[in-house]
Amino acid sequence: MKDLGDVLGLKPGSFYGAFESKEGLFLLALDRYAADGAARLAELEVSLEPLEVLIDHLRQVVLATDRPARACMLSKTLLETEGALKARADAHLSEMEARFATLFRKAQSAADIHRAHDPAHLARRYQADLIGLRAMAERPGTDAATLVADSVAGLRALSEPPRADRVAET
Amino acid sequence: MKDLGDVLGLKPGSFYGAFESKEGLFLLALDRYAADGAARLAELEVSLEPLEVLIDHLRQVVLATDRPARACMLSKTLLETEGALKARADAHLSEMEARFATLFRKAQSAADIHRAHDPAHLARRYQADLIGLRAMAERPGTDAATLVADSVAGLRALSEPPRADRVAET
DNA sequence: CACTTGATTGAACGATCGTTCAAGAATAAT
DNA sequence: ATTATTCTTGAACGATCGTTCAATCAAGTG
Repeated sequence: MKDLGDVLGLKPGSFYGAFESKEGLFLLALDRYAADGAARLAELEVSLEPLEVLIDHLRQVVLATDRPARACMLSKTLLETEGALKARADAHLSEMEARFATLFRKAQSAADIHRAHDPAHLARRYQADLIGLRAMAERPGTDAATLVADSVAGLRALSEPPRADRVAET
Repeated sequence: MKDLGDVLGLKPGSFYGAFESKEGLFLLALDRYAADGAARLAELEVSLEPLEVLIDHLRQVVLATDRPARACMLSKTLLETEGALKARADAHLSEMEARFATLFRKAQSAADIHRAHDPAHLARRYQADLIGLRAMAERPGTDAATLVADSVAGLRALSEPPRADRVAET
């Protein structure tokens, strides 16, 4: 609270005048964070093919040296809060997932990804991957670049049809 | 602190007699958590093939209904702490990763996984996947089962050599 | 049985938490 | 110039944080 007040140049009274509560401010920050993420994705879309957007986004988000945090604010909020905050984080993640799905669909249209894959599934996996990678990138001494390269290879491999696996369910 | 004291039946003095500090207790809990995880993995190893151990572990850990938490204590600690706690979480994750690598190596010997894959890479990816999936499983209304099924399919696909991708680096 | 040792107790510490509020200062409308 | 309105201020709230400590109690030892 002290730090927030200092950094915002607001004494308690003003703080509560400007924001309803600490949680209120957090919610605003979370929304902004999500909007920024979406904006970055949109920016990539103007100049890159859909599949390349997904690949570059992955790289950007995990390897960015300019950005402060490796791990994702949305996933951290999801894991560490309850109630309104958690729900909002979840909503933003869903929104992102939808964007990813659209990109996967477009990549299919462009024949960069084989039609036999399910865009919704791909989007979910992509997001889970992203969260996992970003968490791993928080580890000291992690070679994030290699991890990302492997993931990217996985994305590129989607140009071929899914392998017919013996899907023996247990 | 109040809750800890209540649940342990310890007044402040006794608490600090038994544990050096709150962080000390947390460290103990973290070690226990890691040991339990390793024990569960070892238990699977007595009756299953290496690849099946990895698959079952994935299922167990993401889908378990008996266990309280979906997300992993190690990754949460990694993301939300600094210093000694973070370092310890990292160490435990490394240890787990090593176990996974061994299993992947064994699966290669058993010809369940193609020799062309790098066990160290596979272990890293597997762990990142695990963390990502467990985070996703925290989301309300998530179909964790489908997510897991997709991951399992990915593991089974490793019986074939890695796809020769145009690894065009940017 | 006196006696050292170890554990348990409960009060208290200063710090911070998130928040409220009455009083004052600045700004705009009349 | 005066009033109405909004903003800012700083003190204070009760709660909890993580921790310390002197005092009390129990157990085992000689």
